Amino acid sequence: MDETTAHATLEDVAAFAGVSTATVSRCINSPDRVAPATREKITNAIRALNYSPNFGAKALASRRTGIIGAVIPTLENAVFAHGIDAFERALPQGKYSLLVASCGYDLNREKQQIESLVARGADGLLLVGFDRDPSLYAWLAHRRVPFVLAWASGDSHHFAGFDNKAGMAAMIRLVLDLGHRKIAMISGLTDGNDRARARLEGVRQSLADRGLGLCGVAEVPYGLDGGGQAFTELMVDRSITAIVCGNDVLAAGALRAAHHMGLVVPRDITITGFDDIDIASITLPELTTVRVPHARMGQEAALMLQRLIEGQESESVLLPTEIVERGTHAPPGGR
Amino acid sequence: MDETTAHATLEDVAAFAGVSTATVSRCINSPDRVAPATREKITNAIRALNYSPNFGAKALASRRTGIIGAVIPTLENAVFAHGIDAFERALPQGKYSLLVASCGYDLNREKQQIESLVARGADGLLLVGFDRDPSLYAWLAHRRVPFVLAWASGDSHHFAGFDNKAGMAAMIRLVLDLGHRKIAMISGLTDGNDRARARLEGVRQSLADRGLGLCGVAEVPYGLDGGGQAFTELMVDRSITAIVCGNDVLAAGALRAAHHMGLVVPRDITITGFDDIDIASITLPELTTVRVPHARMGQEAALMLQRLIEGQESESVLLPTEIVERGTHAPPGGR
DNA sequence: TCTCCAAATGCAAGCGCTTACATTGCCTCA
DNA sequence: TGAGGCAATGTAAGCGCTTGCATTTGGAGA
Repeated sequence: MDETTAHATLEDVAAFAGVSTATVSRCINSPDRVAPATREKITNAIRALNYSPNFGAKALASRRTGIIGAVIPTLENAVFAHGIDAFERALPQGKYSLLVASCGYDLNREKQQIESLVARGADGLLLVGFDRDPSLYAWLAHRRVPFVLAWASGDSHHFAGFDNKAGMAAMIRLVLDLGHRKIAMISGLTDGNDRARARLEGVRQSLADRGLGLCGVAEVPYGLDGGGQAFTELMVDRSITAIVCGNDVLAAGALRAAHHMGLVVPRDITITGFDDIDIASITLPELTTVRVPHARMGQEAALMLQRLIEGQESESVLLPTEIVERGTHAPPGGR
Repeated sequence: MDETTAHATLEDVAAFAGVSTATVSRCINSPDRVAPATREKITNAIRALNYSPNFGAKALASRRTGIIGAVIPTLENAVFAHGIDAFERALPQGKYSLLVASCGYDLNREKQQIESLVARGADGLLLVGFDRDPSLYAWLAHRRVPFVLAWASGDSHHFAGFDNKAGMAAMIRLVLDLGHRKIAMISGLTDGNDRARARLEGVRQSLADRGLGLCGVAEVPYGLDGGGQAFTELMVDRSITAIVCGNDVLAAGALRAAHHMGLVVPRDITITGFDDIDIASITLPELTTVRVPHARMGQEAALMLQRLIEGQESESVLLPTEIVERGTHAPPGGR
């Protein structure tokens, strides 16, 4: 129990154990390159001196930090919270740690955050979506920082995600099959958000394929209130029989607004979501939505990123989405 | 646009600008100690060489990393996700970054995570609640790692939190005033969780003060299903007229179970939550709950921790909670 | 018994930055 | 005009660890 104020260094341990610092270092980083007896002595010394390695020195000498950075729009949306949670849990405890930054759906801020994480020594990055200035990708390449993109899919870069457009297309199919023709959409802000754009595009194109168009689109910031207000505005057109929403939060807001307006869902109006987060099964009726395997995605992303960091190649992963039919959809005309 | 593979170092910049490395370092870390003309030359050199400081070297030489660590039970509960989000946003961009780890309400894992974050050079820590082995606190003190505890209050250590017990006591008062006497509780697991214990204790004691006891307690893991099952089990005793829940998720689960059982809330049963997260205003009827200023708490914690890291003293912050009366409470006997 | 080899360990040169202290040069003031 | 002071800059000693290469050691094989 030494009461020195300064912490023990590798050198102290080496002296205590009667070996060189190199041996101690080896003992810590690749134990099998050290004879058992020596290992034992060193282990004791480490315990006796209450030694733990200096992070900066280790990072400087080894050129790796074991830190992985993630930049997400916000932790307030359960989608990202769950994904990040799964991502973090999939990182080998002790080997990597997760540096998290949020950017509030702002690409400039995202850029700053990325630079900040890289400056903090991130060995790799987890980013959301593809929308990003090409120069940023170039910079990342130049700095040789491996990264994986999640929550979307594409044909460039490594990603662990899903097809937003196809997911939405499947939902439109369901709604059309139900007989709806007057369909509107509440979308998130599409500027600088390829996921929102892909979802909107999925709706537009599926409709166009059947010779139809959207009866209305509201682009609002994600949030219950945004969804509620958009719903109220769109429903000025009483011929609309179905409203698809860009995510579950928007849909939950719409649902709440529908109740306040005295509409009965799904009798009077069909409302659908996207993501299948917890709240989708708490609303009344429960929300018909598109299920996205967020947790699985987080795990896959973690595995991919580790491989990339360790210099191996890694295939992108495209996860399937699935329609979850619950209580907010029905044929039109119930009114 | 140089294509060297190795990155520019401080020395390269110094050479390019025709000054010493010390001056470049000063120019970066305290610009006003350098003459404007020199500053300009250096700035240009930095840009020209696309320089950015090496993190490990900086950490080693300055003995600070600018990394703050947080260990929370899980990001899956919106309570923590929002708190952490606010915490992160309150950190001066570029000055500090947030290393996040989750422990799944497991104290052993929490300990490992704390050690891991400290090993990664965290300058300070954000932790949840007070329940923790004294030796861990001793270790933290020995390593001189400042920390602040959140989501709870106490009379030791620095904290930014609120009084879980008092919050629950206020809720019990409301329920009692409504006329309820047969009250049960759905609590989170109290083992190693002082917040859950304080909430339970708040209920027990407020009841005892009126000469009453709890008609039933279910301790379950936080989650919709846990809340639902506990509700079903507790309601075997049909004399119960009110069920207070340890948090909103549990309450939402209970509410859902109540609907499935054909009970009308609040006519047949009063159900209350705690936290006032988003889902509390999505359920039908909306949840009567205890509002906790999670975002504000995150901010305060961030400010406190910065002060502590920078060697200043900082007072703990006790935030008020507030009862939010929505639609899930009513006098008993409606059945 | 002698040679040769592999395993175990030691030596020492960095890694790129910060900072205490030393130096320079210029301006102010008597 | 010279002393004194201060702002700006330079010098160089670390910070604590990793790692390529050199050295030692103990057998195995001849």
